[in-house]
Amino acid sequence: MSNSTPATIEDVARIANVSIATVSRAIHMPEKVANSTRLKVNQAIAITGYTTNAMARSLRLGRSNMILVVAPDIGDPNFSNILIGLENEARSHGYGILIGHTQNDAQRGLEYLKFLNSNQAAGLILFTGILPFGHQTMTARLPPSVGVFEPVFNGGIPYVGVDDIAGARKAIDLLITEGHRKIAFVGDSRTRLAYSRRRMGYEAGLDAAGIGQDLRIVLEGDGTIESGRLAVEQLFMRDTLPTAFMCVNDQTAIGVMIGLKARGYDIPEDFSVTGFDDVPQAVFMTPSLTTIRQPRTAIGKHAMALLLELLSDGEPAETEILLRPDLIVRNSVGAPPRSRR
Amino acid sequence: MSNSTPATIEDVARIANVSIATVSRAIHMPEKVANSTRLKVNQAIAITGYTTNAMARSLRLGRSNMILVVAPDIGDPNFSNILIGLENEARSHGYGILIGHTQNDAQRGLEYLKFLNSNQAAGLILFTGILPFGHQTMTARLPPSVGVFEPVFNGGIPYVGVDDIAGARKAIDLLITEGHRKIAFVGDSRTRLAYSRRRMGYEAGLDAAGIGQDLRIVLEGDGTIESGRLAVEQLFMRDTLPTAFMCVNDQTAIGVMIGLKARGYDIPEDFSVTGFDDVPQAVFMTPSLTTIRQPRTAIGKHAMALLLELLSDGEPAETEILLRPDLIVRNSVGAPPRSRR
DNA sequence: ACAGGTTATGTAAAGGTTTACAGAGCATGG
DNA sequence: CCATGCTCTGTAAACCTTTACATAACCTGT
Repeated sequence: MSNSTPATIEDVARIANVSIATVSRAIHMPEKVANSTRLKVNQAIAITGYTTNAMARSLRLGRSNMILVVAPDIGDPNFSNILIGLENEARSHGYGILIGHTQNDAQRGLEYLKFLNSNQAAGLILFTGILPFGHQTMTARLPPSVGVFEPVFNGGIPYVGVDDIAGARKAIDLLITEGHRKIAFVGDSRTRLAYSRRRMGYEAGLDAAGIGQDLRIVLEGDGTIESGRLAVEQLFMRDTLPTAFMCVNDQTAIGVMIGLKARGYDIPEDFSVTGFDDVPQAVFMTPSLTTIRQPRTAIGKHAMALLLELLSDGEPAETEILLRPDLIVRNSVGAPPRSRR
Repeated sequence: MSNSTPATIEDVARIANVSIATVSRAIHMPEKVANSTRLKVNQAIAITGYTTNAMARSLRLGRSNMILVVAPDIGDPNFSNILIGLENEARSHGYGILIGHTQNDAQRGLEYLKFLNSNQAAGLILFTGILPFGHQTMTARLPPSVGVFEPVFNGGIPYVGVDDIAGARKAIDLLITEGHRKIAFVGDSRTRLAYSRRRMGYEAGLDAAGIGQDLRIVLEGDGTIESGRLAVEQLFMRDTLPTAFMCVNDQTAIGVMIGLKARGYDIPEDFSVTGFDDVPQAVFMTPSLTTIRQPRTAIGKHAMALLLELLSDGEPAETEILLRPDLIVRNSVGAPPRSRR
């Protein structure tokens, strides 16, 4: 039954006493083959345990039914739920998913580019703002592709993300409503568009509240926990302190909280902190983190839907989908302390 | 330059004015071809941007240079570092990595089984204790495979993991040394072998210290944060309380800490807590979590090395590799409170 | 000059599919 | 009885490689 070498279409054909063409048709266009023949073929398939060689099929067809998801960092807490959204949507349309991990390494990206060039994937989902394929990028012949989180620089690739500006606005508005005037923004970054958009939301919120430039502090940070902690350290070298920290993402916020606690401050009594993303551990912090939630599963679902559209029509209905992020109020935000109000 | 259809070996051959066989040789056995010819071919490759069609190559060769990593849960905080170990090792031997996510769903597993059956992957790394391929499992023709964390039930598949018993022993010994006598084990499970081994370490440590069965409490749990929290809730319905919680993994420990804090207790003043794994957030808990570290990158490296051995030799040097876990002392363990000692 | 050996290249088959094309069988309608 | 059309099936080419085998050119030593 389970031989050392897998059954081919020819084995099935021999047993069913038909030609290989008929077997192929019985599988992929059953209505084109007589009932009796289809029955024979199915029996032969059952006997041999035949399963069509996807590679040969893709080689012949020039396309596969796998979709490659390329991400720079699998460990990103934002990743796994989006992936589930992607998978469920793909699956219900007969596509499978494979994940490529680049670790932000162009060489690794190249590997996946070869994979794509061999038509081993019908489509591509990109988790980076840049095409991770080094200089080959420009000449690369990519399959239908969709970006997640951020537009892909090379252009022409639709993407789905979250309305970062609106999300940041919700955070800053909450802080202002609580009475904060001097609010630091932690995690400015020129490398990630999403981050600079969040900063735009910060600025817009302060503008709308008539809070002047002199009350604004923007601290560098790359979105890691460590960068949040460092930002706090830096800040305490300065003369004036904010009463609240609006962080570019949850990791940064966690770093900020660690830094503040290390100096003996209480949150939110002494300082308020907000994050962005609502990563799984946000709810388990002490205090639990007030943040902006990304609808991750929905992002995945929409991204894949867009890609599937591309795969059938050739033209996507829209080229940019921004989902609405939600404010999740927990316990890391309070009124500013009377003394420093 | 970048045409709509990718260059084939034939395009290169035409431009270089040689046969396709020569092109193939120039690429894969350069020493077999004259210098001048090799030069011509390389130029032609540069002009066309040719990259060999991995699918056609694998079809012909009956093997690919990709390795499939199948994991039930990509979001597992243990996963990403192991993956990096796997990738680095694979890469340095000319193999690429693809990840399959099963979500513990047999149907999804089947997808990847087809992938394997088509020789699209040369080897398989399995992150589950069970082959995730449903009933087809028995007849499945698998490529060389290696398990991670736990032996694969179907048998015959070598694996690399951590010495769970020894690790658990380190945790329990620490608690005993601190003076704890009544220590609860949280997260008993019959489904995961690693977990039941950790429990064996717990029992062995208590035995060695001469602490009787009457002082032992074992609480069910599936390794999630929620299960840890629930275990605490259950426990407080009982008559006697432990002074320490030894948890089957960090997630459970986090849940226990949340449960204890919710009831107003201080850690480690009122209760001590240990985890297992040393997931990234362990260090960021308040108090930071004392736990057992899994050498994740090393696990990945060893697993891949084992697989590569299998791919070349056919026979692995060893069939089971258990790495030594380390005790990481942080702040969640202290002496039991005098009143309840 | 030639047998024998070495080196470099080409020819063609094979790997497992899909599908255009052609052919066979049969029924229908005149 | 024949032309027509329909349904079902088979033949063979194509997808892009790799490689066994054959061939050709050259060199070596006699």
